[in-house]
Amino acid sequence: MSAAQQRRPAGAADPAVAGAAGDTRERLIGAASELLADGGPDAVTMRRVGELAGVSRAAPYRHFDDKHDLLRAVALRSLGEVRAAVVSALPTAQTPVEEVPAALRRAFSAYLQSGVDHPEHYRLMFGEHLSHVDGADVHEAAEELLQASVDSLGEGQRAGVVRSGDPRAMAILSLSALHGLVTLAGSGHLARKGLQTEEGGELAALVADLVAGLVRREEPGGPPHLGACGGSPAKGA
Amino acid sequence: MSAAQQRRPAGAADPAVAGAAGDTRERLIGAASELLADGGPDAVTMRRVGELAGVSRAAPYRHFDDKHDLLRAVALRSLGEVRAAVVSALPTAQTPVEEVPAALRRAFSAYLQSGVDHPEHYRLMFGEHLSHVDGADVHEAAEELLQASVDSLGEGQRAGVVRSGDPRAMAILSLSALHGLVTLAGSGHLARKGLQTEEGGELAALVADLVAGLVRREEPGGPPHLGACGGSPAKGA
DNA sequence: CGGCGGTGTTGACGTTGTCAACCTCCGTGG
DNA sequence: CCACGGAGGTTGACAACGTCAACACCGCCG
Repeated sequence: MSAAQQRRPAGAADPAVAGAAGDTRERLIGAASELLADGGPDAVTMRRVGELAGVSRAAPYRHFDDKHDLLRAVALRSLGEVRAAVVSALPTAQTPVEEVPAALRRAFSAYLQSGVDHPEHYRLMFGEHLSHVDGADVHEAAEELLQASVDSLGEGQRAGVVRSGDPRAMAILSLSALHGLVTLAGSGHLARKGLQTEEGGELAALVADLVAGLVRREEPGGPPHLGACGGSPAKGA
Repeated sequence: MSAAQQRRPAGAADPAVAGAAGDTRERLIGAASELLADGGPDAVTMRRVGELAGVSRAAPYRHFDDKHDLLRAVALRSLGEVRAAVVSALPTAQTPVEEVPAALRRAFSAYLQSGVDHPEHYRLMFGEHLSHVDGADVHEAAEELLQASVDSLGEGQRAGVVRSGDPRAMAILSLSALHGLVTLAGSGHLARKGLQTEEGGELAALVADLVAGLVRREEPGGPPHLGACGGSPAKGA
């Protein structure tokens, strides 16, 4: 484990004001996050992070082992946000059956949206850092996101809305496809014109295809599968 | 002065000799590629690249604008290799109908294998650089890979082996899923134990699922779809 | 009171990307 | 034949970076 892996200054709360107390660590993460967002990874330098957080250049080393350690913390926070967004949209056991597909579409779109909106953070989460830094906690957070999807698909199966099959394999393939779409979209490969994930975008159509491949066919005729894009390939829906 | 004096006597590579003529640029790419392979992105420094290529530290700037430019060249070469491997395995119009699914599996596995075998190069191709550097030629090469898949799926449809649907959407979703699998596998999320893509591995099973979702159901009963993992789910994991 | 650990600061070192200036060929036009 | 110019190679130099070491403050516990 890292040496600078402390949870919090422990007790002591704060001498006077509660707001601006010993939140230097959080401010450092925020500063790094901000620098990353507008300027890319090269713009994240320890000196600038310290400056933006209102401390000096070596102060971050009181809270993080390392630059990688700081970036890992940023990734962890971002991953938590993504997970929250996705999990809150995923269908649960309480979701009415007829709304399950829409909920899945919303959850998948939330994932996609977060990747498209914050490409640098997304790359940080699923790019180099997962392999170069051990990042056990980041792994764990990602695993939780996957597990939530597995659970949700399992519920969908129990409700008869999601087609049969190993839910873990289905979740892995679905999230893999979403990850690929984020990457493609973020690298400009996909539809350089209208790649908005809103209703009608090309990405939305692909997400709909994806969900259609998971949902049990209900209408007779042609059950849509992976890539069986029947509706609107590139036009407005 | 000592080490740099080495400087290739130049007699060894006379202009008359064909093999080693002006290949400094290629050697630089190779050196960068090698450094990237064992040592990660941080190990790729202009100085080391020059040293490994037998030139001095500023020599690369005679051939590349920039460090990013050099890495872009590395990415382009790697992408070419991946594309060649995948394209050579993809089914064509000449492929016998009954071998199309196996060919698709081979092609997808080749993609997956290249990503798993050369994770750093893979990240270089589809990671940060596509967005930070303009990299029009890298985009183009990736687009060619996608287009080859689209064409192949189109052929498969014409032969009646691949299910109907927009082949481009199918190719995008398939490659996206593969990309996600490579990322998951490369970041250690997936099956840290046996993730070999060989026959029987978990990745192979997922690839088979993926192809099964593309191929037209031929046997009555349960046509497999995306995630309908019928073979060997993650039982050991 | 003393000291101690957490937090912050500056100074310094080695490394990096990159530019400027110089050299050294080699082919070409006079 | 020689001047010459450009392509390719070299070292020197510089600012910026990550990071360590040493020092300063401040609240706590003995």
